[in-house]
Amino acid sequence: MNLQDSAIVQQFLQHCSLSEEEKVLLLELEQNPIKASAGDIIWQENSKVDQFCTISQGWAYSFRNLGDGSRQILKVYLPGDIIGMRDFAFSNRLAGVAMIEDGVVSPFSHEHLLRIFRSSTALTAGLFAIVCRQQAMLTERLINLARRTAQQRLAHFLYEMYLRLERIGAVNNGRFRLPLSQEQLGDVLGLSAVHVSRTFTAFREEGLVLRDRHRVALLDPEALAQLSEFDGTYLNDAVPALFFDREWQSHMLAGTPIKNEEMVPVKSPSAQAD
Amino acid sequence: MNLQDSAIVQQFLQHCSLSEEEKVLLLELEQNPIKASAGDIIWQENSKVDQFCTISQGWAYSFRNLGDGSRQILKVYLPGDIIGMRDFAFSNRLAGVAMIEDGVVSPFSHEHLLRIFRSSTALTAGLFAIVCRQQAMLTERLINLARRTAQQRLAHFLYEMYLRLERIGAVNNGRFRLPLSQEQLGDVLGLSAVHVSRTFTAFREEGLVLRDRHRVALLDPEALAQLSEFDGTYLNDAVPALFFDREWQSHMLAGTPIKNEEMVPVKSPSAQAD
DNA sequence: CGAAGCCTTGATCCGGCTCAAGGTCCGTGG
DNA sequence: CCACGGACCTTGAGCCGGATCAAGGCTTCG
Repeated sequence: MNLQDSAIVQQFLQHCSLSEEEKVLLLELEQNPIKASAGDIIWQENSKVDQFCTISQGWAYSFRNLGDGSRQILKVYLPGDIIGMRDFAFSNRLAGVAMIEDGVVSPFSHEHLLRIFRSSTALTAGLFAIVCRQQAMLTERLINLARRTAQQRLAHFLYEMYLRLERIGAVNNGRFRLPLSQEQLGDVLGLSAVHVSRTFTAFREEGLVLRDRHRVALLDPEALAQLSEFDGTYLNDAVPALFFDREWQSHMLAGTPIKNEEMVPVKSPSAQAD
Repeated sequence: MNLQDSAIVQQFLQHCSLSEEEKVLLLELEQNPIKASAGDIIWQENSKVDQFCTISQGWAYSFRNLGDGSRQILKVYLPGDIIGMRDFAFSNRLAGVAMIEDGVVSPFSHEHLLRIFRSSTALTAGLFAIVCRQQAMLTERLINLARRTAQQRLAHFLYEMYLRLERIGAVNNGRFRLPLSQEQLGDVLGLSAVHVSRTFTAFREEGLVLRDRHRVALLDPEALAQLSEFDGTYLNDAVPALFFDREWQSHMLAGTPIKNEEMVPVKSPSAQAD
C-alpha cells in the first residue's frame, strides 16, 4: 500500500506531524487484512481484550445488548477508523463490534500498539488527541440522545455522516450510501424502527431528505444542521500546535523547558480512534 | 501535603506504578490551590483552553447549555478528580465547569502536563488508562440516557455515586451527602425536576431510598444496582499488567521486544480524569 | 413576618412506543 | 419464468411515560 493511500496515516496527519519512519510504523498495523461479511461479529462484548483493528473497507458498528432485549449502537465505523481503543485499559470488552456490510479489517495486537508507543512520542501524542476527540464525539451523542426530539436526532446523525463521508469522498451532491436498516438506525438513535420510518416520512414531506433503500439525499444539509443544533467544533476545532511541534517531541526525552502557546487550525479528521 | 494524602496520587496508583519522583511530579499539579464558592463558574464553554485543574475539596460538574434553554450536566466531579482533560486536544472548551458547593481547585497549565509527559512514560501510560476509563463511563451514561426509564436512570446514578463515594470514605451505612438540587439531578439524568421528585417519592414508597435535603440513604443498594442493570465493569475491571510493568517502561526507549499478557486485578479507582 | 428557594402533588398534554396489518423488494427453488 | 418466503418498510390505532403548567407547603434567611 502506498503511504499516501493509507487512511490511517491520513488520520494521524490530522493530529500530529509524522516522519517517514513513523508512517511505516503505522502502516504495519495493516499487515494482516482479513475479509469479513455483513453481520459478522468481530468480537463479542465481555470477551477478552486480545487485539484491536483498523477497518479499510466496509462499515462496522460497536454495540451493547441490554437486559430488555434491546440494543444500543455506540458508534458507526467507516474505512480508516481504528476499532477498539476504548478497551485499551480493560481486560474485558465493554462492547461488541459487528460488520454492517462486507469489508476488510486488519487486526493488530496490544504489543503492536505498544511498539508504536515505545518508538514514537509523536504517534503517542497523536493517539492522545484522537482519543480526546473520540470522547468529544461521545459527549455530543450523549446530549443528542438525552435532550433532543426524534427529528433532531435523525437530522444530527445524517448530518454527521454527511460530514464524515464527504471527507473520504463518498458524497456526491448531498447523496450518499447509508447501508443501515431502519432497525439499526433506531438502535443508534434510541428510537423504535417504526418511529425512524415516520421521521423519514416527515423529512420527505418537508423536502429535507429523500431516502430509497440504502441511498439517501440531503436536499438541504444546512437546514438539518440547524434543526439539530449541530455544532461542528468537536469535529473541526483546531489541534493545539504542540502536536505538530517536533522540537517539543525531542524535548520529551531531554526535559528542557519549552514555550509554545500558539494554535494551528486543521482540517477536520475523517476518522476517529475506537 | 503528604504523599499518601494526595487524592491524585491515589488515583494514578490505580492505573500504574509510580516512583517517588513521579509522585512528586504529580503533587506539583496541586501547587496553586484556590478557593471557589458554590455556583462559581470555573470556565465557560467555548472559552480558550488555557488550563486544567484538580479538585481537592467540594463537588463540581461539567455542563453544556442547549438552544432551548435546557442544560445537560455531563459529569459530576468529586475530590481527587482531574477536570478538563477532555479539552486537551482542542483549542476551545466543549463544556463549562461549575462548582456545586464551596471547594478548592488547583489549576495547572498545558505546559505542566507536558512536563509530566516528557518526564515519565509511566505517568503517560497511567493517563492513557484514565482517559480510556473516562470514555467507558461516558458510554455507560449514554446507554442510560438513551434506553432506560426514569427509575432506572436515578437508580443507576445513585448507585454509581454510592460506589465512588464509598471509595473515598464518604459513605456510612448506605447514607451519604448528595449536594445536588432536584433541578440539577434532572439536568444530569435528562429528566424534569418535577419527575425527579416523583421518582424519589416512588423509591421512598418502595422502601428503596430515603432522601432529606442533601442527605440520601440507600436502604437496599443491590436492589438499585439490579433495577438499573448496573454493570460495574467500567469501574472495576482489571487494568492490563503492562501499566504496572516498569520493565516495559524502560523498554519504551530501548525498543526491545517484550512479552506480557497477564492481567492484574485492581481495586476500582475513585476518581477519573476529566 | 415576609420573601425566595426548593420540593411535592395534581391535572393535562404529547411524543414516541407497541401492536397489528399490509405493501414492496429480493433471492431462491420448482 | 413464476411462486413463494423473508426481510424490510409504511401506516394506522391506542397507550403510556414523562413533560408542562399550576397551586401549595416547607425551610432558610433577612
